[in-house]
Amino acid sequence: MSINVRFAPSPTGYLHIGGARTALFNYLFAKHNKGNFLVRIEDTDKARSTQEAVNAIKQGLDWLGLSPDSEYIFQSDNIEKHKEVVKKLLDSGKAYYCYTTPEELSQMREEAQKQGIQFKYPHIWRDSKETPPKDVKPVVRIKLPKTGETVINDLVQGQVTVANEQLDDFILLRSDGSPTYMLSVVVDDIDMNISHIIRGDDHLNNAFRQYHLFKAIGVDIPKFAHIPLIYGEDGKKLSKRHGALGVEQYQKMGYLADALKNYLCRLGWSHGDNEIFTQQQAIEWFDLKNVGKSPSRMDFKKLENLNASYIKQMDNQELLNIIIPMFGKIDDIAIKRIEKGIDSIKSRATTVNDFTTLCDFYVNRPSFPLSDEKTQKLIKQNSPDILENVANVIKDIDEWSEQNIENTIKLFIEKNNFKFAEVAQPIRATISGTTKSPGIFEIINILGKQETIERLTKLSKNKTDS
RNA sequence: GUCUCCUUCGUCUAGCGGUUAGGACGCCGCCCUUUCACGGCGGAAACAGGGGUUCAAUUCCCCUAGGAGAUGCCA
Repeated sequence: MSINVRFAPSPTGYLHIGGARTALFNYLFAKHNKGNFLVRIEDTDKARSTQEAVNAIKQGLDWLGLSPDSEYIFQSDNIEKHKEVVKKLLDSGKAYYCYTTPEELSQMREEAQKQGIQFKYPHIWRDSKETPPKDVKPVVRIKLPKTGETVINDLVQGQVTVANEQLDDFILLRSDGSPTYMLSVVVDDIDMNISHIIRGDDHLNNAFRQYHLFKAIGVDIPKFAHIPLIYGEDGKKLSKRHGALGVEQYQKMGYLADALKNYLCRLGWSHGDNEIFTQQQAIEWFDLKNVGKSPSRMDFKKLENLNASYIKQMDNQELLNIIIPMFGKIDDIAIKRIEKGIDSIKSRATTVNDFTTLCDFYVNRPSFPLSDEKTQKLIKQNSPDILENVANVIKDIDEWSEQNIENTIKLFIEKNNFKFAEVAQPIRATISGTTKSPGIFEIINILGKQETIERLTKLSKNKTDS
């Protein structure tokens, strides 16, 4: 039997983090089992579906590297097929027309709520011999067993049983003749030859209904795996406030696709003590058995940590390809500097956005007074003079190297009986404009003699100017 | 309300009858250090509660509490 899974988002918004993880688990499962990962856009609700959302989902999956193994499938393309199935069900007596109106239904629902019982469509038209009212357009309902129980062996949740009394004769076709989600999903899953349905926990209840639809149609029932949802940091349902952002937002915030994937992968799934691993390893290791049953919370701190670690490991050229365009206008000299200094920036950045701020001083000269107060405080009364003297000794370095720069400056400090910090800190402040910089000898070396001298003497010049 | 599911450090989790309950993030301390980081070392921190079953329960069963989802002519 071939393994086929699908990720089935409805295009009513961006691809949020929970959806991304569902897609990821489907993907990993497919690849692990040498099966196919398919994506079906559930756009039967025309009113709420948008093209932008479709694009956002595609781009999101693309960015994450979770592209499907076949073309995207649109549920709305199969509406005729969905209807055909209902016709057959009607013909074989497994479904029936129901003339109860939405108004009547909601009245009954209210009544049930008052009595504290679960509302269930009371089979009015199921076996009715009455002549249907002419002015009511009927819906089509499926006949579900009234007694007994339904058991699903969920690959994540284990054996889940529900009493059939709880199950409703749910609607297959609306009164306007359009198929409902419940119908479309099942027909499409059959059509796509889906072997495993891996989706969010919120669909577990639907699984029982769909189970009977599969049976009524007369096909093998796919395996189900309902993965727990992701909550916000406060344990509440994910909202925009805490992370239910589109994946493109994470991209904008400077997270790496691989880091986000690694993070998502570890949310609700584990492989022993492994925390950081490649996608290839994830594919090798992935097993639904190791998906936990309990919901998990979004933890940005951990994501950040993971992202930082991915940046550290990342290939320099690859990283540059992301960083450089983020500057917009940038000249070759600045690019060269960043290339040279990239390694020590790496250990300081948690996101790629961070990265650009951290190496901004390679691109732009700091302007005085420094915007960062802390850094400005490093510049003392005597700093301009010291810096000018430093500039003077630097000027005489013949062989420009980090080592020679260090030797020269240290000698200068020694000769004048300065404290190291007294000299080093103002240097850092004036040439980098920040307290979060790599070692000063490194950045002086990268900046070059001329540039360093100009930056160092800026202060004393300002002084004489004023 | 009813149904279904869930419950190990603050968070993500390992554990699958006998462990000093392990790891990771975060937090704290120390070391390294010219800043900020990286790194290294160490620390505090958990089996929701109550009953069973068993020689032995974090692990199996039941109850309670708490949380979540579902209960649509939405998906």
